[in-house]
Amino acid sequence: MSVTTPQPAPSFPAAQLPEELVASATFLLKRLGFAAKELTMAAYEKSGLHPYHYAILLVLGEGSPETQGSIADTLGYDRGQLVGLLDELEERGLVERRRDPNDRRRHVVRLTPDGKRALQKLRTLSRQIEDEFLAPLNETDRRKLHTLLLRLAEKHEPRCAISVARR
Amino acid sequence: MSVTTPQPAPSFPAAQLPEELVASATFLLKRLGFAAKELTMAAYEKSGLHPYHYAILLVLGEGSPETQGSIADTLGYDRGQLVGLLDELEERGLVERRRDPNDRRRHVVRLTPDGKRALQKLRTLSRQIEDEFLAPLNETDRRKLHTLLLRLAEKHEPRCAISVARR
DNA sequence: TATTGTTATACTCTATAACTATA
DNA sequence: TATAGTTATAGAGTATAACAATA
Repeated sequence: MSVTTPQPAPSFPAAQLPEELVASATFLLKRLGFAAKELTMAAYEKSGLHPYHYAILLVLGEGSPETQGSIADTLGYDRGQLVGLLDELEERGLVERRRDPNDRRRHVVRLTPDGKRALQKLRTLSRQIEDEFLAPLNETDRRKLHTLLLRLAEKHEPRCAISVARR
Repeated sequence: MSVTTPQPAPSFPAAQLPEELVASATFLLKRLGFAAKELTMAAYEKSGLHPYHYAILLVLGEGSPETQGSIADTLGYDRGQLVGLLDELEERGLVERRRDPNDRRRHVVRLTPDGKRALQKLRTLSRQIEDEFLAPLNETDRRKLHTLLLRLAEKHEPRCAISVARR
């Protein structure tokens, strides 16, 4: 079952992209990154949440106490941007902010029980999106792809690389 | 030799992303797509042009006469957006627009000699970017990655899929 | 003086839709 | 009436920097 509403097929096949673009893995990566974002956004629409929210909930779900700064640093988000995202999560009762008594500048952010339930639902949604996006590939190919992407991410997204080192 | 100015290494290693995100090929694709865009933009900076311009020049370089509409459809660009991009290329003397005498609503767009030279330079730049972005992978791995991405693009970017069918 | 979280501002992109001239 | 190209506008998203509270 699709997580997103199927798009109507275009009545005329679009003209084809220049060969040199299609031959470039970098170009395909940019376009597919955009397509993945669109698919994800469409799948999240019903939930009223954003993939950003999911990432935040995941960080909080790992258990160790987090301040707004540490969340932002972990995910590579801007701190100003994070304020609004946490506002939205707090309004929905999924997280709570408490002043850190040891350093009253800091807010310690925690998941509420509702937040934990929401995280579980988003985990399921996330798996569905992954499965739909990677549908053309079998298990072996998916693992191959992931391995190759991770090797690139080691260079271009150091935050991912550290995870590799930890293995 | 790098096409982009090397970034200073962060003094503190950033905290690591949640495992579930790093384990997702879709997530990596989104982040890497963004990284590819940033790398590309940095490399294009000196040229005063945008990757969009390169794609347009490539389409025109294929020889068959193109109208603004056909260029937009081929690349998946909005027609309104294309106007400004062509203005910029025309100001630099890289393309010229002529009214189509058979249908005076249409503009036929063609490369100028300067435009052909600019296209060659951007082809070189494009190869350098590709090589820098894929640096962690050897030739075999690059081909594997490209094959896998193309399979995904068949589903998520039909404009790429047609190229495959033509092979 | 530096840092945490907050707010305000501005800038880039993009999507939409009006507008003209031609058909 | 519909289409090609143009222009204008508004909206989302993002980046920047000023700000208050606390260290």
